[in-house]
Amino acid sequence: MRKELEKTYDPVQVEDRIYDFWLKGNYFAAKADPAKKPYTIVIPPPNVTGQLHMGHALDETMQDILIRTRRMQGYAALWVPGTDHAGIATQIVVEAALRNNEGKTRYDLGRERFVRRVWDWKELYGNRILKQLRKLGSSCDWSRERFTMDEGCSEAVKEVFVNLYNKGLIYRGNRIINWCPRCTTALSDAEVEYKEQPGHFWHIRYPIKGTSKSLVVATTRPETMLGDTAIAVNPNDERYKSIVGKTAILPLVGREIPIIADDYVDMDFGTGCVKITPCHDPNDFEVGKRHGLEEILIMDENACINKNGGRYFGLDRYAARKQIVADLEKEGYLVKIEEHSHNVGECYRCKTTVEPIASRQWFVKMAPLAKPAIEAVENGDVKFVPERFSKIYINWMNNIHDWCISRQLWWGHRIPAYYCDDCGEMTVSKETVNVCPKCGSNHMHQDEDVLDTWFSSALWPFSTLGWPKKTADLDYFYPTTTLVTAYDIIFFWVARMIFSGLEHTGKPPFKTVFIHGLVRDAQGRKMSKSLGNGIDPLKVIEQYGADALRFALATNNSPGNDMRFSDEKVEASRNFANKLWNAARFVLMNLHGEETALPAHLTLDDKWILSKLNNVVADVTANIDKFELGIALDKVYSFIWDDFCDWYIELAKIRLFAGGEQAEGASRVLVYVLDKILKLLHPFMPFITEEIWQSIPHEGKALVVAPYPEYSEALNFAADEEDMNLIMSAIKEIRAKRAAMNIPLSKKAALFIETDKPETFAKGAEFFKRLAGVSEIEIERELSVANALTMVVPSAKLMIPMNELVDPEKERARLNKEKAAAENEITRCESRLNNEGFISKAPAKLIEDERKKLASLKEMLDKINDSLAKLGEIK
RNA sequence: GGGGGCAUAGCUCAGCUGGUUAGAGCGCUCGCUUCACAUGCGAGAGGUCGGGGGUUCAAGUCCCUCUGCCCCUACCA
Repeated sequence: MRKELEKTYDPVQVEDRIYDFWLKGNYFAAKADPAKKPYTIVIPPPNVTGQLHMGHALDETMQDILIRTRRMQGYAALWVPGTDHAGIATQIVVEAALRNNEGKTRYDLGRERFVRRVWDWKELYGNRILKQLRKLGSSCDWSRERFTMDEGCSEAVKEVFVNLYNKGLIYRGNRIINWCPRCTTALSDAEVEYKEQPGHFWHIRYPIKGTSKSLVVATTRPETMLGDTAIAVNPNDERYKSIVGKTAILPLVGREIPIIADDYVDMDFGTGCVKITPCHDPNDFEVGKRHGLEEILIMDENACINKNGGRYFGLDRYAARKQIVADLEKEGYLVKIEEHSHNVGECYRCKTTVEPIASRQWFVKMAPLAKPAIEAVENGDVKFVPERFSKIYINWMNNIHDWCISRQLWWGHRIPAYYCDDCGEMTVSKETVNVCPKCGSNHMHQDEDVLDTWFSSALWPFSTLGWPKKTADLDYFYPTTTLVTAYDIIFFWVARMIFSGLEHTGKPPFKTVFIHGLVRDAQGRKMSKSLGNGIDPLKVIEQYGADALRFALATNNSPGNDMRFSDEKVEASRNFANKLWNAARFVLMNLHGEETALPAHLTLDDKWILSKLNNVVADVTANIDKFELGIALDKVYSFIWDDFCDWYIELAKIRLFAGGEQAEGASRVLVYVLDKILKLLHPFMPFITEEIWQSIPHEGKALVVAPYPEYSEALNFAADEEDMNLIMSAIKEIRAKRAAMNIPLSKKAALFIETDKPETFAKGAEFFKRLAGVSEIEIERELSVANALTMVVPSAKLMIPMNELVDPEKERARLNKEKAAAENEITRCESRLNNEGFISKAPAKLIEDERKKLASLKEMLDKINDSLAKLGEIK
């Protein structure tokens, strides 16, 4: 017994139940199957601290559309889920909880206990976001859920670290890095966001020793002068040639510092003199190395002045700045202050201004890794969609610096380097080192630092499949097929996966990178916590359903471009779901048996809808192959709403209500087409399609694993489509005419059709009656009807004797307007066909179409003229 | 300083390798309680595809240029 469907679709009643049904059927599980082709996506692992936001919703929707399509197409479609330990982000969250709940810092607990706390926290909340993904309908293989700090991923991290170290591609060195004083850790270049900020240019006078002269330097960070160890000028600067080699006296400090010449200095900028602070500026650091300058670090890990700062010791960097400026002024060294806007770097996690500081850190040597990673994209092994992102990627890779990978955090992969307390030897090893291989001492300690979070996510496509072990999964599913992500994460993640995959597995980690844009609010602003303009996907799902949310995200969205999100958009999507629901209700209400195959006899409207469907299948498949998901969905949408619901169902009613064999035939075609519709739409709107599909006659256990439709030449009825189009445009014309003249369809009237294709129109006789308010119909090659409303359409003249409703003058005006339009088109057509260039160079098909069009137009013009003449007679 | 994007109907946006009369959703107007659906049905109004130039038989689509927004990237103190 079939269950009756409700009048309005209620996603809340359906979605969780359907998701459970999928889980129970184990339909998302993928296994290596030699009989199938693999299709693999690894999820961009959301932070364990994360809450599902619209960006995730878009990203997961895109992935799910792809994976569901391929699964139905018979691929071994694997979508690997998981989360990222998100070093800084997670540590911040747990530290905040610790502070708020217990008033403690991580130092109060100590490293070991703190890390255990984070694990506890992860166990408690870490799966929240993955549960939220289920609400969206994500068809991940949950049996393969991974975590960047689980055992396997951690093994991979150690393996990679040791390999790179042994190849000399990881080194430890003292260099200028970006330091976040709030997180008290080093950051990579990618983790710093630059913002244009108003600031000042302080011009400071440095006396030259043994003279009464002085030099003026300009700086945006006066506090760094405490660490100055030279003044530099350009060697070609005539102004300063005489003083190069002399000594300057550092104001406030009194230190004697050399005046040096270096090409780095731009003569035309500022005063042409630059203070050199090797420990607090990357350029100065290089200058310092070139000239063997003293390196004086003046800040501690909290960006407070350290003991090298003399009387400023202990002051925070900004307090120190204020004090130093005041002192400079007091002592007469401050020449002037200028307004100056400049780029200030911020920590991408906590937005604190970062400090460039010389520090001993671990780095990945990038040049040798970048080269093959660039080539892989250049030679097409890895393709970006849209293509323009490959340029952005290559550009970035070409200018990449060594990657600072050590973080002074507690939450993360600890660096596998061990130091001997006795002889100082360092040993890098996958295994814990308890005995110094050099001196045999057992006084060993491991490096305190952890690795950049992105170091482990860079390995995600292969670490999740078992690497470094040679697993069957790795062999089968790797390289993965498609990576789906937003453009803002290309540098952090995509680039690093590419060089890591190439270096460690010898293969690029994926074939295609499918890039989408960001989801913005209705005003086009980025959704953010601080603005409070974020729309919660879970609330949208509660209100409208996950299918509606997915539809709203996928429709009218083109690769790589940002999109706006609004309630209206979801409402429209919800309405579409309801439309489909009701179409299905109708089909069910008129069901004749459980047959799923097409009936032997097909009518004109049957052939028309089947032929259209067939083409939609081909188009949509092609669009999805090209990642044109928005276009694909649009085609499915208009086929369902415009062709199936508005036309085919209405036409089918004729036979359904007539009963008997006719009704059965129509019913079976309805079921057949609906089945295909549900399959085409399923990747986009999985819940409602599965729910409906389970209710209609079907083959197989679940739509989620039902075979995806394919184009079939046997269902190509091009000629019938054309015939149907003639009838449809005639029906539309009559409706338009009636609407314009305020004659409701309920007011029936006779219809006379003069046409040279009487057989064609005869096939649609009943259609006119049903859809155009026609009571009786006569179709002839030659017809003359007095006092009739006349409409000229391709291949036919339609006449409705309704003289009492026709104002001859208005009718004449209308016909004249049509005549002018037709003549206009004819002129265009003719001039085109008379154009020699067009005839000789345009494709034959196009010329042929143009000729047909001209003939048809001329025929219509004749008929219009004829009608005008008749109108004259009547008058 | 480099690189990229966007500009199409009142609003938000599609429009693939150039090819009929440029599309959708929302909004708007008119008419419909028609036996799946008013979260609906039918009919409409609304666009010099940012300006200018070029290539082509043919340009919203390709090239150049200008204008206006937006983003990324970069060590000018």
